[in-house]
Amino acid sequence: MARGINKVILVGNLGNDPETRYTQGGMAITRISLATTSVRKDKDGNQQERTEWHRVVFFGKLGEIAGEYLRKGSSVYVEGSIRYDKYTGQDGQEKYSTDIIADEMQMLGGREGGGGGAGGDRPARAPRQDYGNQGGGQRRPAPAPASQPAPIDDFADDDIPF
Amino acid sequence: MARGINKVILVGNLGNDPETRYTQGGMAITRISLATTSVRKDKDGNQQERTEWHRVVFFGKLGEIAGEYLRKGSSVYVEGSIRYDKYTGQDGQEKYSTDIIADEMQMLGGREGGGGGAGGDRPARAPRQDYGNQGGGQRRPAPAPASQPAPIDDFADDDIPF
Amino acid sequence: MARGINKVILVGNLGNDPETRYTQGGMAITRISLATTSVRKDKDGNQQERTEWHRVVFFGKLGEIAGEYLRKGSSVYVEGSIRYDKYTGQDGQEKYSTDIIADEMQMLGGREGGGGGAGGDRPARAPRQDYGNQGGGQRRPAPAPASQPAPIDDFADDDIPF
Amino acid sequence: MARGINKVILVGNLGNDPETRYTQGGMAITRISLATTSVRKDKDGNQQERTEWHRVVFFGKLGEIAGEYLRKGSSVYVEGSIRYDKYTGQDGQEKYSTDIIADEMQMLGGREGGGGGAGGDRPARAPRQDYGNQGGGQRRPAPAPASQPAPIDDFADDDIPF
DNA sequence: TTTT
DNA sequence: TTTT
Repeated sequence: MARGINKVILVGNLGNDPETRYTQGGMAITRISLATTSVRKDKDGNQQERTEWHRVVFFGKLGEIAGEYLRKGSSVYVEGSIRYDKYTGQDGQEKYSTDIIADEMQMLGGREGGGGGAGGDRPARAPRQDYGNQGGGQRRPAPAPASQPAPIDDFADDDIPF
Repeated sequence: MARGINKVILVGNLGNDPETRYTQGGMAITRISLATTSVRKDKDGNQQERTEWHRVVFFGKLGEIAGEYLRKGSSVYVEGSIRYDKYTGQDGQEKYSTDIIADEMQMLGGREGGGGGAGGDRPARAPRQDYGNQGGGQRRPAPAPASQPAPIDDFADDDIPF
Repeated sequence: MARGINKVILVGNLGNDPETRYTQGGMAITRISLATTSVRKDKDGNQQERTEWHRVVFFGKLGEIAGEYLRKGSSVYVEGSIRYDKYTGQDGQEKYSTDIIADEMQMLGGREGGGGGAGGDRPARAPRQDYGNQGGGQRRPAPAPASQPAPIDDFADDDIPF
Repeated sequence: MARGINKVILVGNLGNDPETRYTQGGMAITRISLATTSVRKDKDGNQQERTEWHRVVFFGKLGEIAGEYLRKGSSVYVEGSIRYDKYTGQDGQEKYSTDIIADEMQMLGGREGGGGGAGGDRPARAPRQDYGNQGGGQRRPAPAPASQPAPIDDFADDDIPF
């Protein structure tokens, strides 16, 4: 049973174009690097800036949309959860990584694609180039990486008895 | 297309048992009244409490779960969005209501049901009694809110020009 | 003692210019009307849009900043809490209102002021007209937006190529 | 200027008692390990659980409160931001760490201290044992576990004893 | 690496 | 009333 809440809300800008891969099953996995910058006063009263670079991962349909519409510089709202991983590097050392697993995304504009018709090496809405080894198109829609059910299906379906 | 984010996160306690209704289509709709209490210092430096009573609505499967497991006094985490409605009351007057439409819920323990097996007039896990799919539409007024404002420093310091 | 969490996160656009008032003590109180639009499919499978108009209130220094930099059409991130009020209208009727009391705000760009030098009845960076007794403050505005939806899909379905 | 939003909301349980240190300036720094568990169905339709262990850090007054009132097993709501750090380990290797910097905290009850006066190896409200090099008595006993805003005042003020 |  |  789910115990606890693990929720992240980010608004930031992409440091690079997204990278999309596909699983053998055809599911898109898109990664972005998202910057958020905060300020605080240090002990001398000077404004200090600090930027965090979040590794955000989008799966499935969200991964396709993220890969297709986000670009370096894009401003985006992301909601998701934190996932910590531990793995053994090629040097035999234990490594740790932290990812934000997105389950909601909304573009906010900003640098919006870096090439609205002019100069872009890739049209903003072109299907994403993909590097994957996917066998085909069986991208079936399915459950979510994290989170809870969300009804509201037949919301307006009848009269509502209140 | 979705434009914007409308997100609410509440942790609070139920003021009463949930009320569950069903649409003619059989969808559960459960309502609870959820209290959150905040404190701030007033201008005289005294601690001032203020309780907000949120009307939270759960639809579908979440409505069934909420109706089944929540009870007066239960502590619960709710995530959802705000919905404002306007309707004409039986007195012909225009009325406004605000509801929190839940899309995630998690019980947190606490008063947990008001009767751990003993003495409750209804076992904590019994299927909820339901009032059926009747057509009546009488919107009740929300539970009475308390008093006192919320935010920044000298808020209550003078008259408020609105 | 504080009991519970009452948190709201909004990203939306202003339907009108902000309105700023000042208390006799000189505290700014700024109100905005903020739209968030969501979509869902109705039972016939059609996309249904619904816009909520949030009344957001900023106090103190945040009220000054909001009043100075936000304009009709501005895109903004707001974090705060919900406050329900009950009052007696001039018609003697009991009325209810719901406000979002902001405690954090960040401009996201967008229509950014409705008058970039051209045609605005008030320059975007002019100190706000104020009805109260005190002066303004100098602060700079911020960045720009659009939008996109956000579904969800499969997860661990196969090997993950990262 | 701040650009972006970096917000984390956690509800979980402590895996161990908190650890509190003090800077030379006397600022409390408390660390906890907080578990959140989520479930999802894997591709075979089985319920899969996964627990994330968050390293949460509280500074200043919040650090004192957290150190004083939280215990192994405590259930707690935490709001804060993600901070990624990179450092060189004693083995000369570059290491990465991720912390949640808390700026709001609220106890939720649950295991609440593991010993209401009886049997605990340390009374729940005893002043925390501290390992630090702080100068003395400015550790005032904090008020009740209220949700409070964030200090982070003299955040960088000295060496940080972790 | 973004952004302002 | 905003926005796309």
